[in-house]
Amino acid sequence: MENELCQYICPVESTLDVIGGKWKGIVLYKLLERPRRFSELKRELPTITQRMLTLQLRELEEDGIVHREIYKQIPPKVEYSLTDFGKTLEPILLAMLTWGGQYTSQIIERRSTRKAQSAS
Amino acid sequence: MENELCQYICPVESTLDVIGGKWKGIVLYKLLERPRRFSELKRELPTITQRMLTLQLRELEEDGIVHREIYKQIPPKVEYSLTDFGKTLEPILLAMLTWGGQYTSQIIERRSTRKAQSAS
DNA sequence: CGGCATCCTCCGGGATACTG
DNA sequence: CAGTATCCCGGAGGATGCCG
Repeated sequence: MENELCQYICPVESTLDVIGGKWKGIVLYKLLERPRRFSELKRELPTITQRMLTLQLRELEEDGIVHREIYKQIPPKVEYSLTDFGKTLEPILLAMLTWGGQYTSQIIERRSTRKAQSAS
Repeated sequence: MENELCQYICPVESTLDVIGGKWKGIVLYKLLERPRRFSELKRELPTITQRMLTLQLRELEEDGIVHREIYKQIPPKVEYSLTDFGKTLEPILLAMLTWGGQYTSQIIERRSTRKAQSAS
């Protein structure tokens, strides 16, 4: 993130800069299904910290990918959703979803066997 | 990278884990066009360090995405190319390429104006 | 040419505590 | 509930130098 004056060498780079944050993939995937409250996301991403979830959402918001709707009430309620701009990422997210679905196990196995080898 | 026993929450996550390295996007994009020598990649990615290029290529190699062909000769020549497995990433890379091509300028402008605001 | 090895810096990101 | 504010550590990643 934060490339300021850095010119991108190719478009793939800038795309990854937008969606490549550590938790952005999962967050976007969840928001692709439907809008979610902060606490929902937090619950569905058991290992993320509150702080990181906030930070990642802020970055997505600043890039215009995510909309933050605040309901003035007690207790507070904040709902996150994809903007129209954010929805233009859908083909990419679906492509990643498909690929991951097909090959994740392969990647995991390959990495674990490699690890086993290096231990021998 | 390096998730060992960490279970992925969703497939998008694992996909990003494979292609989400800082330089992997550009490297894959270049290799999608055609195989390249190490020095070619280095030249086309002016800001990457030799060390990082090596590391990123090694990770892609260990994940079975990239093939490393060594030509025994003096001076040495090493050529990198996408494996068949690596080529399964093509739809994702093309989707990212398309998106980036359409919206990169928008992202850059948005980020720069945000920066200008925060300076006021 | 295409690498490792080393050293060192910086900041991503976790833990914890406090607030409207 | 949905955040900020601090503190702090590990590891990503840069610079440099040597090697087959």
